[in-house]
Amino acid sequence: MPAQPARADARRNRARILDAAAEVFNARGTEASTQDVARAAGVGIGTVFRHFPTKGDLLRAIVVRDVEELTAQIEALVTDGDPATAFFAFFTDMVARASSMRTIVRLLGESGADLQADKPLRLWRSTIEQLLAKARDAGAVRRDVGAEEVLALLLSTCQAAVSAGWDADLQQRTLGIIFDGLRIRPSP
Amino acid sequence: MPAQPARADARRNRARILDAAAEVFNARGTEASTQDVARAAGVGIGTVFRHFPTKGDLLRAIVVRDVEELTAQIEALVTDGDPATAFFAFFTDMVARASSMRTIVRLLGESGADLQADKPLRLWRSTIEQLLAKARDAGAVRRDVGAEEVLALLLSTCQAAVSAGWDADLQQRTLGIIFDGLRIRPSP
DNA sequence: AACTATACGGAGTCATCGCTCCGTTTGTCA
DNA sequence: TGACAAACGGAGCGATGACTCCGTATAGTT
Repeated sequence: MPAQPARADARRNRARILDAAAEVFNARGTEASTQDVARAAGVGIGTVFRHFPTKGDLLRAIVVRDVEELTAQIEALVTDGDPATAFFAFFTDMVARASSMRTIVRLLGESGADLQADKPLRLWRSTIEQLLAKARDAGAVRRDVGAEEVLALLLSTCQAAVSAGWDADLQQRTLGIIFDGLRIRPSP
Repeated sequence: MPAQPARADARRNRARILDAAAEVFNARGTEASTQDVARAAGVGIGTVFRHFPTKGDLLRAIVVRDVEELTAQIEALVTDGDPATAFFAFFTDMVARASSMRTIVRLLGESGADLQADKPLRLWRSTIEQLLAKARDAGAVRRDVGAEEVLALLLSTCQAAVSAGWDADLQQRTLGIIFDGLRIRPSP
């Protein structure tokens, strides 16, 4: 498994294809044709399939790249953010950005149990778990709320926000309700 | 617009096609072919397309039928149910049944603003609003929660429960959080 | 029973899509 | 600068799916 492809044009085209594919699939959904991706990348179809032998490989490569970027941002919140608010800030940000990450949201939603399948996804999940743990320790989130429920709520909200096109206002009101449910309830 | 098609076999086949289509699309998603629907209904392809000129017409017919059935059930809750619990019972039931209504969940999720488009959908929505109003009046739901947020939460939960295959336990825990967010919060 | 409008069945059409194959071009290195 | 492995491009293949067309069957009528 070579670290880099030998030739410079191959390396450049691979990056171009990834960028173009992310853009095209985001704009028109994962049903957009590989032909369209090739056109957007300014390469021939054959080139796309040499770099990514199947359409699924291309999709997966996009997900991996985006998830790795997300994980890095969450890690920054874990170490730098205010424990009491970082978790909610992360949740809100994910939903707001969901519409520019349609591919990933859709694929994560569909694959279901595959959250454990790939290393980048496991890392993403465990980073979220750390953020959740800090929020619990800071008294911002109920102790009986687990990562599974949080991920379920997060994915469902992102999915719906994308597919139904929620505006910022609706996002905020919906998240407000969920956040109230997550917070520690003052004893009656 | 004739009330009924003239011939008995036509009427019978129309019903068979609707039933078969609901079953097939539910089992294999809306991408299942019209050919498969025809086979399941025991009719030829031509017959399917005579009754429903496009696949979209067939899908829409299923949605209308299912939504009308749902509306009737919600109406029963509005008139008969305990105002304090009927709303939550309805919400829980919808999510639990979502996986046997994949077609409708998917189409509602995608069409977004079309919630106002068809008469059956408008009726469905307004019936839910009545249920919500009763729950608010009974002190079971916060006054500042509107129908839009409720529908957003309901659809997102149904969508995710279907696409990610939530088990009954996860459904319950997730709904528990949302319900806590919807309830009136005891003053601290 | 004979007749006809209506409905049926399914082979066939057209378009799209994922993917392959191979002749041509190009980056790299001696 | 010449040579060649590596990469490129895109015509073409095979599969699939929505939808059409028309010869055949049948419900309902007289």
